Amino acid sequence: MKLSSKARYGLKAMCYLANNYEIGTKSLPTMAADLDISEKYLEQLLGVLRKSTLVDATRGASGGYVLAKNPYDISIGEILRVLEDGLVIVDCLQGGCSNQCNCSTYDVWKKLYKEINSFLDTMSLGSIVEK
Amino acid sequence: MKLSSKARYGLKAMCYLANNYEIGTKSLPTMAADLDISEKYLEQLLGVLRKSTLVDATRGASGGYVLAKNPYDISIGEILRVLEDGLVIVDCLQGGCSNQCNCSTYDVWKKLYKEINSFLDTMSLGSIVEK
DNA sequence: AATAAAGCCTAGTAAATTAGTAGGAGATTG
DNA sequence: CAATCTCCTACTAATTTACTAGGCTTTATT
Repeated sequence: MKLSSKARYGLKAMCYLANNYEIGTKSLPTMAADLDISEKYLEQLLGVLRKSTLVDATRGASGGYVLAKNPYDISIGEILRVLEDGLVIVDCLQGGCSNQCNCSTYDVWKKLYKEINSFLDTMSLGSIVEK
Repeated sequence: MKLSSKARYGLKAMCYLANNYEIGTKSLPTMAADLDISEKYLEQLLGVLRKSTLVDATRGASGGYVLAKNPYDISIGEILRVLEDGLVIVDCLQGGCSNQCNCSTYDVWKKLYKEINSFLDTMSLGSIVEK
């Protein structure tokens, strides 16, 4: 039940982009330096976030990354589901589980899954970086 | 953010013991066979649960395991914290984090941690196995 | 008292996952 | 056209997880 560093760094990167939303795009080298993450690793995370249309990227010289929408329109749940394999806590929640019927644990995992997701969906990226 | 099989099997074992609470102790070989888990692996999980005083064990021939308290007095949170390393979702929640102050992600993890724990503490083992 | 049936303990190993590296190809700007 | 950037994919190292193994201790039964 530990969060992956993908999720930890990924959310940090999103916070960073939220703080720079008004300013404009930030290049990978800049971000990596500011966040103190290896360029190559951060690049992968941003790639995932871009493919999920949470960030936009512009290529070429003076290119970089920006949030694709207003930080207040992005929920933390959205972000983490992208970075953390859908936030599925046990495989049988998505794959279908043979034990599903004869054990009461399945219901626990299902409820916990729902709880986590709905909780994280109530928080927006905007709200957590303001202050 | 996947649950370990330790937690999955461990909770199953606890449900099993809850169902047999009135009946009495169940031996490891019996449990392992019924739950379809290797004896040796299950033994380790039960060892952990015993050390946390969630189950009682009696040694020697015709010995075995029972819940240490009424299933309604054991919360799922209690059980999972024992099996899942305190349910700490990121290390900095317990170790102290250098980034704690300059990033807003720490608060997210903290709130999520609290949410998960308080949710799981509202469910008792008794309530999930009844019916 | 002997034996068998249990739990206890700890070390070790194999498999899987995660974290991080590397390098080159394609775009864009000045 | 050169510099600066993103994009893509394969690979490797490190860590964690899941599981196995074996010997010791305790207790009930005969």
